[in-house]
Amino acid sequence: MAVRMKDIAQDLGVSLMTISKALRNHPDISEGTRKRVLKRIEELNYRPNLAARALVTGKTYLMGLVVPDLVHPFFSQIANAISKVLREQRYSLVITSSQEDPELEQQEIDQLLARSVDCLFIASTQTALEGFRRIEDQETPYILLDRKLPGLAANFIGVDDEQVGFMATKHLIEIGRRRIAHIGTPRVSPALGRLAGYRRALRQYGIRVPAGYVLIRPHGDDAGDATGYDVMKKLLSIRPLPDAVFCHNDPTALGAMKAILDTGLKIPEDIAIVGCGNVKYSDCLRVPLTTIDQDCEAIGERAAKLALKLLDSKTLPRPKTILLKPRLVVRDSTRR
Amino acid sequence: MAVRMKDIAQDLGVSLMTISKALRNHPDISEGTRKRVLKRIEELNYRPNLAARALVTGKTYLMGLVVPDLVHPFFSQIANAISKVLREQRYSLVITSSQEDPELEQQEIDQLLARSVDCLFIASTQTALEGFRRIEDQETPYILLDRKLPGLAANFIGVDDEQVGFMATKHLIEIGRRRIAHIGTPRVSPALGRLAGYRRALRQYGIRVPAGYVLIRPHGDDAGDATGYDVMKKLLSIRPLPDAVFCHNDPTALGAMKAILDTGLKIPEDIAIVGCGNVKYSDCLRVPLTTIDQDCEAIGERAAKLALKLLDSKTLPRPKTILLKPRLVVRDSTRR
DNA sequence: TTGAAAGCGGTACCAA
DNA sequence: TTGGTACCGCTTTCAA
Repeated sequence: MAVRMKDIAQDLGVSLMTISKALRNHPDISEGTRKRVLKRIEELNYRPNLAARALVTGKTYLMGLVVPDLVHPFFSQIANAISKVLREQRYSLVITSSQEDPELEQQEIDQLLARSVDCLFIASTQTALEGFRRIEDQETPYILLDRKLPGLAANFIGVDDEQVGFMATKHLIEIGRRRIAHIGTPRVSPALGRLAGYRRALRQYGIRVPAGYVLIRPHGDDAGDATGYDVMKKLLSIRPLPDAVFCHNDPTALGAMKAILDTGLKIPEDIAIVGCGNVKYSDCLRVPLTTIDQDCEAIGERAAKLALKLLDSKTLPRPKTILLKPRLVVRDSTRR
Repeated sequence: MAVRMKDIAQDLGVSLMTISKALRNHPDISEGTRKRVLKRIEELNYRPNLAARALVTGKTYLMGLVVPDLVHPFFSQIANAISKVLREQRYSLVITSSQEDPELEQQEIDQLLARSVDCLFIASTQTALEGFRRIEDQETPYILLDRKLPGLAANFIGVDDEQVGFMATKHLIEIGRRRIAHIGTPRVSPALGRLAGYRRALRQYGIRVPAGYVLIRPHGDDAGDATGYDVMKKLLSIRPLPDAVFCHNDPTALGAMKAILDTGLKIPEDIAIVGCGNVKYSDCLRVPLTTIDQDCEAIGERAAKLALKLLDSKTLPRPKTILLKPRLVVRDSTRR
């Protein structure tokens, strides 16, 4: 079935080594032979078996990406951006989704390690560090995306989430809102950072809100819109009603908006909304959504480039943190 | 660094073979030895090197998925569904995007073949058959998703697109529209099928529309919303203005809706819109979008199951076509 | 029930 | 410039 180096060697009456060297542009092969070999390779549509090559070189030209939810455009955009950069260097990317389940995530990581990927990208839903130790044991470089873990010195690419929360809340204050609520989610660092930023903005402007104004929706992103909807419903039963809600991400904001509109209230007249992520299509929504752009394209691109750099240097350099600048995108959901 | 079978064998003072067999539950190993081996494997967190295993068994436990646009929820939902099924059988999935570029697609396929994936899933942007012959040469099973190629006898999973087009157009007729336009895209089978269905519905109801009512937006899905917008703008300059537009997919419909609203016209009062795909979040849009659901979850799931079945049977069974039932989802964009 | 040898398809290293 | 040999980590086959 598949053509092997041996076949070509026999076919051409040279040794297997000649083929191997010609293929990789080894310097010590004559121009004539190389041409002849390459021509035959082309004709027979030969492709070296990467598994065999990996076995001896230790490089698989395979990287792994683990995201909490592949359908969330934030992550699929990151995946896409990473892919684009890696493709140019002939790397392939195994993409898996953990469905926001730490245990599943760990399984996937183990599976990828068994495959000896050259590098791992992880938007982790984990809180324990143990799994990462295992990655380090294998000396596989890895890069955390979007979410970081306290106490873990690892490569990280994301935004300054405290800044994100501050920016969003400040914007709401500046358009005159005072009863600003927040919908967050537990555990993951971006949500925690954004909550902290929200708090700082309120404090800085001397605004106090009822304790019930901070709600934490269950779990992670996987069903952000559905749980965002439910939590917003709860928020709508509180008096005084908030006049603004800052949501920790766009899908949650989407669900919240739906809940508000369902009740017959108006956005932004009655309640203004800010999301996070500037997910694709968020300007096509029922009410176009004001959001904090995290430039996910850039996150993916920078991550991929960092990965390639890590593989270049023989010794593992010490972990690098890249923080991208968040950017406020104002749309109708906060427009007067 | 990584623990190998040899290490465990030495550690336990048995032969490498004992480990290998214990690991795979080979019958001829004593219960005691097996237990002892498995325990140590657990402790050392040993994972067999899949590349090495692949080299000898010829099975990589790796499959490949090529889609035109990973950020398009239609495809990321399919990817997710495939992943879920495969994960249970310990397969990994390499996911790549062709960006609607046939040449890039071919490169990606070649790369995946070099990796000797066990099976390929392709939502192809190709029109030539040559690339598929190459897959067949390697005897790698493959499954076409969503888009099929005329003249290629291959496994296919998707919907009956002619039916989709018919259904959508019939719905517009039934709500009283007569000046029904269509925005399609060239080359790919779903778009062609839907156009045919559109034509049949008009014919069946004795409706004639100006030739200019059928517009083909450039290229594929990658920027459906942007090109949908542009093409709709053109459509809006035609007189008499259409009172309905059937778009070949949701992103295109999104762009078209934006163009209509920008002009100050109302949806559905002035122009009703139907899309295709029932992409996630399409009920949260400016005007919730009537669409034809293709059940992409099911496409992915069926595809993955078929793949596993193909790998089970020793001889390549003859190509199978699975057509899922399309389903009309009525929302505000066609509501009176 | 256990183990030794051969080999999967390549590459590294060294000899001719 | 070319080619032989060992070996990457594992499985298959067969002998002990």
